[in-house]
Amino acid sequence: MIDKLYFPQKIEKAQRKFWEELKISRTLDNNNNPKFYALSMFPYPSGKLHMGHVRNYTITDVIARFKKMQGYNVLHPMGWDSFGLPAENAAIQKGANPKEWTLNNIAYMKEQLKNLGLMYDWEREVTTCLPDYYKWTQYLFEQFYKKGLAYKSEAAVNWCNKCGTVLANEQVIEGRCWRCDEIVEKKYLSQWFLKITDYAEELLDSIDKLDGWGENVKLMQKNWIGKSKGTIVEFKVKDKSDLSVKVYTTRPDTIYGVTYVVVAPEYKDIEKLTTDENKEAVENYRKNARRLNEIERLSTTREKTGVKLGSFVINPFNGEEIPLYAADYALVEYGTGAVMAVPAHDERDFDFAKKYSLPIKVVIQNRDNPNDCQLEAYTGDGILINSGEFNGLNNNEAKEKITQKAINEGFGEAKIQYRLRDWLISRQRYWGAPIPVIYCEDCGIQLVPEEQLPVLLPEDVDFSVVGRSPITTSKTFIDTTCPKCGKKAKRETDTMDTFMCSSWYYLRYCDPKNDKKPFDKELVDKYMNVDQYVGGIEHAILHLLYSRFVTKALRDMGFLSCDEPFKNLLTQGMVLKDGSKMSKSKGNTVDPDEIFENFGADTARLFILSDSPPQRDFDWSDAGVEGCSKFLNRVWKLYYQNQNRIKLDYKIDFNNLSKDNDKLVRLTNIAIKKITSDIENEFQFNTVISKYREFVNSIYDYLNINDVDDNVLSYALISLLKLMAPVCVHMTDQLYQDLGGNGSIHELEWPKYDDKLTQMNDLTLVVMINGKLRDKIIVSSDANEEELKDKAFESSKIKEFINGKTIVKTIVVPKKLVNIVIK
RNA sequence: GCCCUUGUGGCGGAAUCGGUAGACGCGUUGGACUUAAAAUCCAAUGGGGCUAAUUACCUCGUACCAGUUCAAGUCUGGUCAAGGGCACCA
Repeated sequence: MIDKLYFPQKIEKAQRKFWEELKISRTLDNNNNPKFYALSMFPYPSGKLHMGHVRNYTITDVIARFKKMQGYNVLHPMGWDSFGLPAENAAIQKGANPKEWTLNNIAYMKEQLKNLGLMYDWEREVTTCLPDYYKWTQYLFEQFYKKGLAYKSEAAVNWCNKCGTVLANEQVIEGRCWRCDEIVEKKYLSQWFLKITDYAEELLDSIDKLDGWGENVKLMQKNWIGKSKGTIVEFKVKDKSDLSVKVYTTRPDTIYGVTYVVVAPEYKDIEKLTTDENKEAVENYRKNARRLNEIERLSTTREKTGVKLGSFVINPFNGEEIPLYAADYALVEYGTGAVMAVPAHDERDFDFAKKYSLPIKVVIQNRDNPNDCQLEAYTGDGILINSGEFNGLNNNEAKEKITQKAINEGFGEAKIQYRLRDWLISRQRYWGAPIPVIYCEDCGIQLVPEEQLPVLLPEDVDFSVVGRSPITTSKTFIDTTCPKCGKKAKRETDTMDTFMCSSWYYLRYCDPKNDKKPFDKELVDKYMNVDQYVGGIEHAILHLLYSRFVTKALRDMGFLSCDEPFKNLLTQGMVLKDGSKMSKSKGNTVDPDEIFENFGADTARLFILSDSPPQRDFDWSDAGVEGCSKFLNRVWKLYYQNQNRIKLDYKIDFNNLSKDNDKLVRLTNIAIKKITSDIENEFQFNTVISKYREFVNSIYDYLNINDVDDNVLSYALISLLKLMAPVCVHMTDQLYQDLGGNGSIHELEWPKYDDKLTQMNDLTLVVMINGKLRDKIIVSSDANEEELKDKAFESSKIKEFINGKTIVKTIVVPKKLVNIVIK
């Protein structure tokens, strides 16, 4: 029996209990159906779910359930990205223990996820902050090290004072810390890096193969990797034949226009290149440059500054003597750290030349405005002039010829340069996976032997220390012995960037309990790659690029076989309220718990999918939630009122139906087709839901006819129930069981449609004159072109329009329209 | 500055291939039911015009300007606006 009223709070709990008993969400490794790996980006356990989580996980859950009904062996796991700074900050502010704080949050949020009705296989849960996970993060670090993909190096790194740690390049947004917005400083420190640059080329090239990724994300990754094709040219230093300055340029065609050369203030040979009388000025300039923070230094609006070094270099192409400058618009970490300046054809060089009254030499003819580069640089294409043997060439042609000459004469080479830098993974923080390294005075850097992993986080630490990592306060952690010589040695106190933990979690889900290795190759090869990944656009570079790198590196080490981790990527939009992002500081958040309590999870799921396509931002409205709740009541009523007519084993003779019954059969087939294709193409859940509503309206209309057929009605209602099952997971299962169904609706097969029944018998023919709609006629759907034409001309309205005019031609689009062109 | 994306009613948004613009919903208005309210149900709802009024009909309309086409929200060229990414990367 179906209850008279829809009471979600009661049925949802009961249904979830039922599913747990049935174990419908388990993924068994011995299931040999085609697999489907559906994955949401796992959350940081900050305390409570927010609506962004609800949206993300609902989308993935609907996909997973849909695929399950289609017969796939679906892997849909969940876990916790649980290392990171907020836990440590809570420890400092509230005196909490980071581990306890984190695990409490996980327990609470796990309950919320369950309340949302998500079909996760909790047996596969991973928690990155627990030793049975981070042991393998450390193990993988060691594999990277052994492969030469992890190294320690002194470098200028990004330092956030507020977070008290270094940051990766990817974590610096417009010169500020991605987490706390503090202005990032440059510091010279010895730090651990992963050699992502070794994979720059493959990471770039294989972007084009990611057909299931949005163009915007691919473009962001391409720009971040930043490939440029250029030439290195060696300029000998005048009067110092053993010394030279190599510059990197993408414009070798302008080599004859070089009027000075700039080196970065941190350039390695800068002292040798400085003459005695300029020493003091150069030293001052360098000091000043060091004081500037990233934002000031990288600001394009700031006036360019520089200082003369005093020495000169020789342009190998024409023998000209060229003055050397140091200027902070040259970056030490890109290219060679030195730039040849061509003020006539580069805006930055132009600005600098104007300021220091350096010559501007035009070498590329600007057709629109010949030989004038006095007011601004000309950066376009043109014909070379003042360029010796290369005069008259088109500049693009000249690029190759000039590079070739430099190669032939031994003062240059072609060079591909990437903007991508190596991934800095050291963090001077406590709540992360310790880097499993020991420093021995005699033996140097030693890995912690594999059998001693994990290197556990110490508990005897003082979180109140300022300016250094709390780990350094542990009395038990640091002192150890060298695994090679046995003498006293010290442990590395830095932990790993949490992005290291999250760059391989999707592999662990394939074999989460393995205590011999991070995962079994066969199992990973069975489930990888992820068929559908869903998450926020904010990870377009960070997490997604790191994961791609880690997958490729592990492939090359023989751990797995796939080239790319995520086959299809859906980046869902933000959840807004009143037009702006939900945030505590704005006070416009909506608590998922309240929605579950007041309306039920099915309403929340329905609403969050209903108004916008998943890729777009979604504006939360209370009225919208109520609308969805009303709709579910309307659906419930449909089943309640007709429960005595509904048969699960309906039988229909499709060839022998009255007009109205035939119509409902066709409407059912149309609904199945439309909903199936809208989920499969781009996951357009908003149109899926509008189709639910349309179909429900049609069924209500049908119930007003005289010859309602119980079999036809059952066919429509049972189909609707299955179509709605992936979204309204609790309600549909309750109704299914109340109607006498066995087991769970989620284990049934997705409804099929008959293509012959996906159009109506009669259709509306549109008749146009000169492209303007003039009449609509009901015609039979099997009418041929001639018949359609005849019908169109029979219309009295059309006759009136044609009257007295000449018919130029008539266009007939079968099943759609007739357009008559008249003069 | 460079690159990308998006511009459709009061609002969220629909509209395979170029083929009825505004599906579905929210909101609003009117009505039914009710002592009343809520809930529910029914109807109307892009602008303008014509008509005493209904049915109907005409006309404009998918940011703007041009073009291609029998036919343009959809294709081409240009302009503007909003959002996002990158940014002394030589």
